[in-house]
Amino acid sequence: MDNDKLVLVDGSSYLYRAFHALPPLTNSKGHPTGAIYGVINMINKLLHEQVTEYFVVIFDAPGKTFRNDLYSDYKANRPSMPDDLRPQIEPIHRIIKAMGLPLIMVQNVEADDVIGTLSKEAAANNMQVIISTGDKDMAQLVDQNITLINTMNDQKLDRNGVKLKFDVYPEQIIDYLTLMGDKADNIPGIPNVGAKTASKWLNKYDTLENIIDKSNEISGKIGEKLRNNINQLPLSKKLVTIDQNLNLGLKPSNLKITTKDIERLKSIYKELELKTFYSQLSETPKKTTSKQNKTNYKSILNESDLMEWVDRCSQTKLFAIDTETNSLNYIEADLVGISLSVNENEAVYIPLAHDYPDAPIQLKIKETLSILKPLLEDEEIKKIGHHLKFDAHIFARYGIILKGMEFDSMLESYILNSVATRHGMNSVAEYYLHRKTTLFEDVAGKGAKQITFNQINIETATSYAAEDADVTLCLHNHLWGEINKNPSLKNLYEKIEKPLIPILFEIEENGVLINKIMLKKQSDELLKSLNNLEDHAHKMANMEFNLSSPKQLQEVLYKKLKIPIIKKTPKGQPSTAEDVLQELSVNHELPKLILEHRSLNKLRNTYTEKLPQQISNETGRIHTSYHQAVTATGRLSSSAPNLQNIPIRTSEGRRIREAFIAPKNYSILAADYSQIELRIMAHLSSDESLLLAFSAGEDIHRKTAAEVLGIAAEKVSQEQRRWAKAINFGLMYGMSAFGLAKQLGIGRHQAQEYIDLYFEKYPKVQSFMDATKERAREQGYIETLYGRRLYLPDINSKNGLRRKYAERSAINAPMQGSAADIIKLAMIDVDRWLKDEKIAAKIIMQVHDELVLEVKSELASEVRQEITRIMESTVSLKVPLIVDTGIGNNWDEAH
DNA sequence: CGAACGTCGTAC
DNA sequence: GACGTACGACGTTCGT
Repeated sequence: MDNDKLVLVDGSSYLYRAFHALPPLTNSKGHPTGAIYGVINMINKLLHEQVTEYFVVIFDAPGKTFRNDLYSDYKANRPSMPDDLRPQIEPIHRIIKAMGLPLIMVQNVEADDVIGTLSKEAAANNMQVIISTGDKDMAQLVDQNITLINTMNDQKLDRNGVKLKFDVYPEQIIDYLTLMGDKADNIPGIPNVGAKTASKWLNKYDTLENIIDKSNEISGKIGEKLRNNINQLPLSKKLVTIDQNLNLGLKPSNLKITTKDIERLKSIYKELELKTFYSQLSETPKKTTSKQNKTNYKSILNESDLMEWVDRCSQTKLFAIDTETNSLNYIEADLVGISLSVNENEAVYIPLAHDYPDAPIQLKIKETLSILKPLLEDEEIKKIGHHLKFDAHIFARYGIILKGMEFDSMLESYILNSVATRHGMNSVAEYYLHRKTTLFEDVAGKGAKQITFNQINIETATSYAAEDADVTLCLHNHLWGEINKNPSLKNLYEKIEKPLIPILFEIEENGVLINKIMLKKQSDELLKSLNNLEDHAHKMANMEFNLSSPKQLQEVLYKKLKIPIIKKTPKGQPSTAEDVLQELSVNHELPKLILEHRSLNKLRNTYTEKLPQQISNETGRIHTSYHQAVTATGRLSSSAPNLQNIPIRTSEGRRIREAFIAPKNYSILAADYSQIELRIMAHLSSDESLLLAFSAGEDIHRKTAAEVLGIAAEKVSQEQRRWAKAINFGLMYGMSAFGLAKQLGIGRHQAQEYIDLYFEKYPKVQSFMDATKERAREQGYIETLYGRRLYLPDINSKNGLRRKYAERSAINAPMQGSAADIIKLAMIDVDRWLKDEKIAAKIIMQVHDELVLEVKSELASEVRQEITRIMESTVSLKVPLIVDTGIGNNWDEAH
């Protein structure tokens, strides 16, 4: 029975958890069923997640226990069991037995003691033990073979996990609980000592004994409290200690799951009216999640093992790889280890830089990398990764250019369905493989307590990191099989997303040069103006308040100054949004001030203050991250910092672009597609008038205004052009007459008239939109020009709001998504040209329909011509694609 | 005291 | 309720 797994369920903990978490359900006979439902659900879930033959549920037996003999007030504060809960216990027991699960109750002890005893025995027999409970006291049982799973959040607690969560090791938990005491169980501790103090002392003195010995060293009130209460500690310690030495007359080998008595379960479920469970029974059993195969994960700590794996990887010519680092920011992350896998369920982790106290000697990072370098840089040896671009950045920091980035399971998942799941490895594994993988926070903790990977002990790190490589390989095998069923998705991957990986990698590595001094100056100026505005606003309101607090502002505007409320937020609060304040500024001074304050504050907080902080010390430039698997439509997104929302619309905002500069002897070249989405709409709809309007190559908004109104283009007024522009854009977003009216400040009927006129003139635009919605309803997704799919699960929703929203997405997505496809293709073409011709220019940014390059100044006009040609001819639509370009010393000048 | 949520504002 | 896709700052509320 070596290596078998025993799962112990703390039934009593489940019972209370289920009872309190669920609403008080009752069946038609008035019998409460909430806790039954909850407990059985939790057990089913655990059975599903933990594949094993050995599984047992333990409950407290009714009556007093040996702890009451030790201490008559034990659990004296506990309210007696709620009346609604008591009658649910017996049915739960019956169901568990009928499910074929061993159930144990032992008189005179608590469930904890039974669990403690069983886990100790099983561990002694080399079994792996999993305890599912919500009770923190059980943490004292954890060791190498015994792990807790927290029922509240599915968190796994191994030795490291316990240390992370409680800041003491499992063998210190008893002392820890003794010091704190327990209100709920009425166990006295040291007054005023909570988790913080208990762990502080234990970290200093190691054990309770030492603390008592050295209690004179502890100063202050708290030391006094300790000394005054020492004599009650021995009793508390006995009470919190789980007895692991009961004589149960049971062996773990007795705890096998036996067959389910389906008929019996049916009759119980029927009697209790648990319809969901009843119908689950008659369903054909789900495709077994293939008895989770045993995994074989190893650490590599010597050179001969390393060489063996290098050989295996070179021979298979295809392997999965993952790097572990001490940071998520690729620009500053150091390599901590590497994991590899060539077969499912088998993987290794090569620790390289774990530096916690007593960490074993590891392979040297430099030498290991020089051994791996030929493998990693071989274009013909293909790599599988999850977010390979990140790993490429890490290797780049060590002089290795990762080649052969063939399969990225993150992108495979994205292509198959951009919205079904997030595309992080854990989510994808859960969605497609129904496999729950170890989360980073399970091994490293979260929040303030989070440690970096180099501080994680190598055993834990290996089980986490090797799993990453293994799961990546499994994911690829699964996802690639799916992609292969659909030629256009395969094409999308091979012709767009895959070739884009190294290009985005380079753009990120290139970075953008920023004039820090200029931003600092702007920041100071902004601060002055902001202070000024603030003073004014406070005087105006006759009180001090936080101008950027919507809540306080609301108070001032609508309560103090009694300005009428014209709009409320979705939550029913009076709105202080931009458009509202805009309207209020007509008659009031304060809203105007607020608007100005907001806009300047935004500039300062988001841009002039933040951008300089993001400049890399190493390169002196800003390196954003482009995310290739985030948006629903296929666009890229950018973060840390987001370079795709740098201001341009107002003159103050625009100044920020002046700080995006080219180095000496270089210039910035910006090239953007003119009206690309509208052109795609013309192409997709094949509306003759709209196609004609574009082929004329004139100002499209003016042209549409002229056509819709039936007047000459020269006669179109600024106002009329503005209307046409609003309709052109609004249509692509699925805007309604209501929205258009609001946007233009006209009546709703008038807005509807304009829209009607527009569709009269461009009837195929209307039919295209109707057809798009219809297709979305029929097939559940829409497609872009290159076969990228956007699924719209809400398109047939009964909820009108959700359905309308899905319909608007359906209208917008073909345009937005096709535009994204096109610029990605253009990036690939531009990059190929730059490489083939060895041009002294590089792409430094992408902003949805715009590419920004840094070009040797003397080449600028030549490059400009060729880039324009390439981008305009990347694809051929029924309308010409036009690219506008500009050259300058900074990004603003280049527009 | 940190996480989650709501509101607002910037881009295309 | 009413305009699609993002990221991110700030304030507030909630839960531990």
